[in-house]
Amino acid sequence: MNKYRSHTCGELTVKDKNKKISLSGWINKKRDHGNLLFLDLRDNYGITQCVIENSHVNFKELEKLPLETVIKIDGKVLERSKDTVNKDLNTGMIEISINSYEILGNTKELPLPIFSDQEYAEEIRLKYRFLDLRRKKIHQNIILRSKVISFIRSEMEKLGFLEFQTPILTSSSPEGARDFLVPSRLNPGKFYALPQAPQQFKQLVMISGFDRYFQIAPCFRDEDARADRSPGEFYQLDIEMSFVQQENVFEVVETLMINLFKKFSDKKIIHEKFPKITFSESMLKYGTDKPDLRNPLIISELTEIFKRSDVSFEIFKKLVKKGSIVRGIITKNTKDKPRSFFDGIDKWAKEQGASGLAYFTIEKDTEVKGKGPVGKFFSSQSIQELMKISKAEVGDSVFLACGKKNEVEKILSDARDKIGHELNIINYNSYAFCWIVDYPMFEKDENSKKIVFSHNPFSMPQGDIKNLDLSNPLEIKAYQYDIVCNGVELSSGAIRNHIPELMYKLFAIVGYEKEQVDKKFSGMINALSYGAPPHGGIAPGIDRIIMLLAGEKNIREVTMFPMNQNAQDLMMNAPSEVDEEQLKELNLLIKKKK
RNA sequence: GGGGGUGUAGCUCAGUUGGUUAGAGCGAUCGCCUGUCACGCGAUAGGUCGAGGGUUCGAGUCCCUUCACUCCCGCCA
Repeated sequence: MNKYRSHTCGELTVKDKNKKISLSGWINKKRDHGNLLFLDLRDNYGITQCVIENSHVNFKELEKLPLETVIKIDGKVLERSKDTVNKDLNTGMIEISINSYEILGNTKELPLPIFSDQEYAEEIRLKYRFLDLRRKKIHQNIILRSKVISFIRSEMEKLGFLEFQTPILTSSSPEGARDFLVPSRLNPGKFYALPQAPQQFKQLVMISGFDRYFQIAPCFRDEDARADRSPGEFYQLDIEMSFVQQENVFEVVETLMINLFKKFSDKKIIHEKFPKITFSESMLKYGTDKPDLRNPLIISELTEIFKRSDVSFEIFKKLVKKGSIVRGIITKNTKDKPRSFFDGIDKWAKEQGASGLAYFTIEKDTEVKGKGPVGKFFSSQSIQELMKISKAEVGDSVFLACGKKNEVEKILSDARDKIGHELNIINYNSYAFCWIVDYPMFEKDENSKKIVFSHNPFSMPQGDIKNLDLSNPLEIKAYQYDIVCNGVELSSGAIRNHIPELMYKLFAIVGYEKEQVDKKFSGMINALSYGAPPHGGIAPGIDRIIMLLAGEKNIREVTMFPMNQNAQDLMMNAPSEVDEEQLKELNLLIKKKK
């Protein structure tokens, strides 16, 4: 008991009947009957109905108080009569007969209502975030976030990991995203960078002999926002382990994810042992390296069909001759779907900027044949061959895309989502995790035609590392992996390359001299030269995990004080101009806009 | 940097082929109402139709420019 409350607004029950209590909170809602006033008092823990009659000396004052005024109420707990019980409230069996009240905080007229399920413009929500956060749904999301992070900490500790903080003011990294820079006062003209991730530090933690590290790590990247990507800052569950192989990292993450998702969601986890899909298989079957495995549709490679003489689909055949490829999606038992379904998909594909999706349905009377706009171009034998390749059956349909490999992958990947949704064959009430493995170490840059690192230059290549064949660099796979859930990339990770000599060789392939590597990555290379353990890790995105658990599509719904798309904090007015004096101290001059 | 969407009362939105004084619900203010829990009923106030320019007898509506928010592409080792 303190001067403000004896109980919270979520805890009183019939057991407390006739107790004299005090509650403090916000006026959530009033129902004014003229001679009888109901007043719902709200705090973090719940809502309690309070009631006062017009015979009471304070009646007229309470009647006039605006919603969201913060008040303290002294009163008595009354059991509600049976017909006035509210089953939607934990405290719905009781109400408080108001004895006296005290205003603790007045309110101006509200720029947005708190007690409403309406959606509001982001601008007003972000400017008055402290009001927005009072609203039930986002309030619960933020509480969920706290509980998830707390659970992760305790699970990681149980798994033998130690949590360490790494520097926020560090050095600019030469590759990767754009850095946030912080000018140094003591070192004029020089800048710190905020870490894009504690990547190098966590490797240094391993080299320092701490064996298993984790951190709920803030990461800063100065890149443009998306619905699932905050501008500026986000959080990763940063993990690194010594003396491990890829499989050991997977075990830890699978254990954690399954415990976490079971604890915080009732949705079904489809594969408790996460399937491993190679990068190349994923690009073929799903058209992306972040497949949504809740969707059963699969893409088939069908280019060969269009080289046959008994296929007369000339548009595709011509393109194939020029080097295009053809892939298709089979939909099971769609022979009775109306024409509008197929045309709708085709039209949608054209809207996506593709040349559309050709389609036909496989039918059989005396022999197998294609029905639909392009069905007539295929001989019975060619369709049978197509059925063999794609495991299609009579009654199924096929949607075909033709073009450059990356274009076909893109449109069919999107088409999987679209068609799966239209056919209602995606179980949205489930989680489908998978690992994407065997990423290529290198790739050819489309523009420059040069060989570049496809992911992380510090990943360990696969194969015999003492005698690695470097003659076909594009063939080299890395111990580099992603974890994906429901089409959301939660994280990438890798077994790291802890052998400096090997690193020089790999950097040589992308055109870096030893001296350049030494200069650019001096900290890392130097540390790896003094007895580095084999190590590897991963860093699942905390915000995205919470989005999945909360069923939210926008990262701002699980972030307490997010910035808007232009990386501005509308509540705190950041970024802002600073005093001339501050700039002077930092040896900075601002170039005036024309 | 590029493309799409949105912008009308404090909030959420409607407003037809350009045509009288721009509307509704919630909220606010005032009044009535003793069992509501999205209480009910009545009244009142509240508008630079994002901004600027143009076409027109006449623009919330059409055209141009611009700003803000948002979604996407680029970007995110």
